[in-house]
Amino acid sequence: MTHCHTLIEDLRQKGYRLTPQREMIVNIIAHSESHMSADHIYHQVQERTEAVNIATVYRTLDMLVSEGLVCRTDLGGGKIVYATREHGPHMHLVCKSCHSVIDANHAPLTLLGQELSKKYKFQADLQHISIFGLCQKCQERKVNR
Amino acid sequence: MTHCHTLIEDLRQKGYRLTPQREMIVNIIAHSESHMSADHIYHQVQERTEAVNIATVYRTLDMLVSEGLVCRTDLGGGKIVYATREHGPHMHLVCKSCHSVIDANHAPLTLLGQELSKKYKFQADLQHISIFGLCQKCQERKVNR
DNA sequence: TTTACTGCAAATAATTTGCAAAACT
DNA sequence: AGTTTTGCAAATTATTTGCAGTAAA
Repeated sequence: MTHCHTLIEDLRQKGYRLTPQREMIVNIIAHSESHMSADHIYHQVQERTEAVNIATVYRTLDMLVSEGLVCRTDLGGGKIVYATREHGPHMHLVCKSCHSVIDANHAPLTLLGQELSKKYKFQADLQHISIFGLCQKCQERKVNR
Repeated sequence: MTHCHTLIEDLRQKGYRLTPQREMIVNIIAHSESHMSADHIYHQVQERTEAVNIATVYRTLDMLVSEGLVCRTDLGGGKIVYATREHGPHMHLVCKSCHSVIDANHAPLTLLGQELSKKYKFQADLQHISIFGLCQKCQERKVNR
């Protein structure tokens, strides 16, 4: 059974109705290599049929997130992206100058998670964290000015 | 010389004009214990005089941030807060359930910064990072349901 | 048949912008 | 005086909501 089928089955078992809109939205997120914005997903849906409203995309994403099937990541500056839980944990290194995003290995964060839990009793959500800064290109660009 | 005077002097030396609006805004940020939102700053200004526009607050904050005198932190969900550089580096542990914020020691991040720099040539801005998760109270609340 | 779900259009909220008037230096 | 800076009101952007009609189950 492929990934999106599992997701759709999950929805069914939670008592949600399977509509074409939901099927398409889940499909698009599940088959995407990268994280996607609501708008991006909306445009992908539109390529299949124009008879889908952006409000439905937002409502479906909210539902998927609150059911824990999809995770929402805030890349800063109001940029919100979505991905299924199948996307392994990683950090998003977001360049605050050119807005490029590097997906980095999350291994260095496991220790941090333990520390935050121990010291502050805070259960940190480090699976898809965004870290802001400057990418290599933009560092060089800055030096040359 | 107090902290806000230094900031104002910095602005002068950078060629900016000193207006009452800017003086009040800098003053309010510099004397605040905590990080403040644009709206929060706007309301504080209004307590002194109503003849200041919210657009001016936004423009001044943008200017202060781009001059590197004030730092902007995205607490997620569109919540942006500002603080002067005098606020020492720390992490914001933001509870995604009750939206409370814990200011945590940033020491565990120095190693992370070094790694990101070495592996990805990414200059991470870890001075005021936001980390999302669940605070102790909300973890307990979840268990009890 | 029932009621969850959707499309539509209008509402919201936070921030930005154009422009003429005001005010630092 | 000359240019920055401001106030105002309208524009923008991303998201949400009310409601009546549609369609899964």
